[in-house]
Amino acid sequence: MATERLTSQKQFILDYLKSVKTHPSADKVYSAVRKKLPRISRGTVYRVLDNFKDKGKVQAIPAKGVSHFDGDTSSHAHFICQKCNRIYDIFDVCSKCSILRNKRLKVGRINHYKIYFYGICKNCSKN
Amino acid sequence: MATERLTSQKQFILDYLKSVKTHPSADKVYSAVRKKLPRISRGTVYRVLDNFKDKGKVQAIPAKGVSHFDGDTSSHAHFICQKCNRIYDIFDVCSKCSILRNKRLKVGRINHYKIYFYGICKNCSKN
DNA sequence: ATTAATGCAAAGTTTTTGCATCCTA
DNA sequence: TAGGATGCAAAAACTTTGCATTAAT
Repeated sequence: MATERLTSQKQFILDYLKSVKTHPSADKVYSAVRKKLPRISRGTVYRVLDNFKDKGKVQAIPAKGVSHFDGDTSSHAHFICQKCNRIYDIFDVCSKCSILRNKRLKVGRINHYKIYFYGICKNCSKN
Repeated sequence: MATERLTSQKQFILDYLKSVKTHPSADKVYSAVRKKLPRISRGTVYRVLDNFKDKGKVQAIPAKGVSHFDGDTSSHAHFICQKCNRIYDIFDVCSKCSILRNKRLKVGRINHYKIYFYGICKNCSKN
């Protein structure tokens, strides 16, 4: 039987994702974790992130050909800036939405959902 | 001045995307359009899709390293069946949601949004 | 006739994978 | 010490780009 094992690589990756609010890409995770674990490989980072995603420990945010990762799995949405590609957390979403409350649609029942808003963030609008 | 020219490549790609409800990847678009235009190249497909996206003629759906394209640019949601992977369009979403009505958030103004529901569709539930 | 757009191929990015080795349980 | 996980490197998958040529206006 395949019993999962706890490794320092997994711990450092999860700790890093939980400590950060920047929604880093896999490569960013690799660079960051490498400071503590210099011998870690990209392959491991990708494998571990995929594993976490399947387990629901992190969520993946697909953006412009690159996946970004969020250690916060609480239900919240994301605002993706179309100029700087920065990803912002949006927490107060659709509290009144009957669909999200009832998790029911004509085509089937909702297990989970993802909401992405796209626009130009205020920081980029200034320029 | 750079005046845009209308080419058969662009016409076939847009016609294809408008005729289809499957949200194909760039490569799928390439394969499909190639049946009518055997000499079209992937480079052209990517360039044209990018051009359409910038112009708002199509919308891109970023998904795990691959962009998918939708010829329907109206803001609508998708229900993705976790069993058969079919994608259903959901049009009547969050009519009461003040965020979607006002398209305003603290971090910026919403140009458009993407909502993905994940679950098992009724067709698959039967089996 | 201009020059935007294409086809081609090569290069750039991001992600996956095979396999020997390492290390957790 | 068994076998799950890693490191490494090579390959795969996806996308972009430079340049000569084609074709829309």
